[in-house]
Amino acid sequence: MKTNTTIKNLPAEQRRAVTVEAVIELAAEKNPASITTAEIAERMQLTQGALFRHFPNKDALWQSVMEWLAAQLLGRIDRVIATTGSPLEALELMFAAHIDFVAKHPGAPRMMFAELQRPDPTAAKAIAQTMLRHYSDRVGKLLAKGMGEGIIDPDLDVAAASVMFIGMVQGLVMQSMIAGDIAVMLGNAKPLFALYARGIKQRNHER
Amino acid sequence: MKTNTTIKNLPAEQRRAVTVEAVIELAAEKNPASITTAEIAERMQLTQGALFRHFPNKDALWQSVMEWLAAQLLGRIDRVIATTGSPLEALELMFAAHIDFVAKHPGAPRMMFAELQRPDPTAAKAIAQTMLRHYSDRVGKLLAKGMGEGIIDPDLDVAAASVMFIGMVQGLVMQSMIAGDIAVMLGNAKPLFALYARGIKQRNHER
DNA sequence: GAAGATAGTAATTGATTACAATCTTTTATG
DNA sequence: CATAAAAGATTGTAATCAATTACTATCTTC
Repeated sequence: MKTNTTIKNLPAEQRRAVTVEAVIELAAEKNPASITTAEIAERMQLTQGALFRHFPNKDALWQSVMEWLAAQLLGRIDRVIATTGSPLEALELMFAAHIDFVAKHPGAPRMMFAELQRPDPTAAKAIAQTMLRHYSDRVGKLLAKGMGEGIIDPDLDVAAASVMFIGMVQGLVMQSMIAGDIAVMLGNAKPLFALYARGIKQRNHER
Repeated sequence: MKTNTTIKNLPAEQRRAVTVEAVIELAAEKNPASITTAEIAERMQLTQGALFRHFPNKDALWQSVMEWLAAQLLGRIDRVIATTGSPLEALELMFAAHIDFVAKHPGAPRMMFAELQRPDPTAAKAIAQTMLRHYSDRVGKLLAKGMGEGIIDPDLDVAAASVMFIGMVQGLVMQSMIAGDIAVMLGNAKPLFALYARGIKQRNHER
């Protein structure tokens, strides 16, 4: 059963949730910075003024969107990491989960990027920053664990490897924007991670 | 001698050049999509209306900006590639040149990203797309050459390695946006490329 | 040094923006 | 079935946007 986004007179909480979804949908199609409240309302089959019954202002709405994104992505990642004890496998599952999430919500990385670009320190920007810090922490911990287990190269620059991990996702996002096709990401994800793994793995010297 | 950006009554060509520079400067500070013609004019010590003496509309200005970016980046890269015969060294120099360019013009990657996000097929967007295609071609050619010479792993997925290359730059850009500091990029560039090189290099079996 | 060309100013346009006030409909509850 | 509260529609406002206007200042050239 799909969440019905066209029904009217939703309870406030549901309406807020539907609004967040609408914003992320729109962010998949255009620059998040130029999404207007009128567009959001139109997408929801609602009048523009009605939005402000559920959010005090646009910034508050944006904050809700970022909170939803952070919770969703980190939640998915943590769930997937917990299924395995192998750090390398965990990284692969984490990457796959991230790509899957981005493929389902192409607006997500664009919202992140757009928020980080804002010069003023808004609440939404702060959420994006801490969210990415948490993300990097997860990657860093897995890498450190792998180094401890002798699976990952002990001389690895963990900071660089974290940047590369996030960069892979960004690279795939860019590629899909050039191609104008989100599906491209899914096809390139596997070989991309294989290349990453090849770069960080401990070399086997007794062969 | 520096180009004076504050003098009035500049010849049209110079004024257009100065305008492009002003836009890229502004793009370093905020989301390019929300740069207004009034802001651009203010930065140039000019009235807003005067801009439209040199550009028929805002789109034309943005097209000029993208053309400048594409010419600058590809020019730098081609110049640097030509200095060496080694594909791996060429890739490293290319990466360094790109990072150096982005560090000097932080607005550049943001403009690119913002343009690619636009839903309508504008001239500026088309320039960004072809520019990135040319960029990928350069990376792909160097990788293929390296594979031919036995330096790079013959089983390498060239497409994935190209995505990763661009992703590295994007990853550094994101990191610098989180930190709010452009200098971070330069410090992480070297170990990042080392990690990349480790992933694509041909393994030495006789050791 | 006049004359034409070029560059810039200041004010204004209609469209669009986030947001607010008021009125109407729908829903929940006893 | 009455009624209050919640949700939405309608209408409006002040600010801001890209773009245009009529006009002025400054160069260039013969």
